[in-house]
Amino acid sequence: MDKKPCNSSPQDAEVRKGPWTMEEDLILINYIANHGEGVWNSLAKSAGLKRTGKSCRLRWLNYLRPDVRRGNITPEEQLLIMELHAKWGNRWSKIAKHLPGRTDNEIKNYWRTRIQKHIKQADQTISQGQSSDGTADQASTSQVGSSSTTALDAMETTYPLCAPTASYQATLVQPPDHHHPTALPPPDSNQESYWSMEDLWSMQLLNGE
DNA sequence: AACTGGTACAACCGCATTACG
DNA sequence: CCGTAATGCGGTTGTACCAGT
Repeated sequence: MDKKPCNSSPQDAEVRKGPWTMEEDLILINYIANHGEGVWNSLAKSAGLKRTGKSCRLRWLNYLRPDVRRGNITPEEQLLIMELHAKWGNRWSKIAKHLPGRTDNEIKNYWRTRIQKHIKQADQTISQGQSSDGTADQASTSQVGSSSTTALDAMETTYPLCAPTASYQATLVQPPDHHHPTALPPPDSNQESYWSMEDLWSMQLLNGE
């Protein structure tokens, strides 16, 4: 399972992976604050990060950027996501462009963990209703295929957008923000990657650009 | 009080596309 | 025009936390 080193140069054999530490975050924030975004590979090297440019880019775009809004997707955003997804399918980055401050990764995760669950439930409801003549499969199949409109339609049938079921609404209106970095208490020493963005940015400012 | 299952999120991987020499 | 490198995108996986038993 060894991945081939895509940015292969024998010397960067030691490339860090896994969760980012506060220190790495600070370095990246600091560097971009001073030099701006650039070629990510060289940025990673210049900043002294033992990360791939790809990893740096992802971390910056999905987490460190100052304009990233995190947690608490509002019902309005939820509706928008569903509308746009019905229109464009899994074009997460395209959808994200219409939700300022939201990242494609966040929207994708949100869709998969919360909305898709309800689609499945809707599918099950339908297949139960239609007994077993095989048509029930079409919703899920078509979702994987060209577009997810059918599945969404099914979902809207079972969970109408304007009148969500109580449990569905609860999910939407009160997204659990447990263990969300921005909502976390001060980090303990073991969890150095859990710092709020406010902390990081104020530290960055203190470090003095 | 301990264990198990489910949920949510962050990060990685591979592929496709675009830009550049 | 071709080859290579960089970037962007979508899918998937790993991990932490919470709730229920």
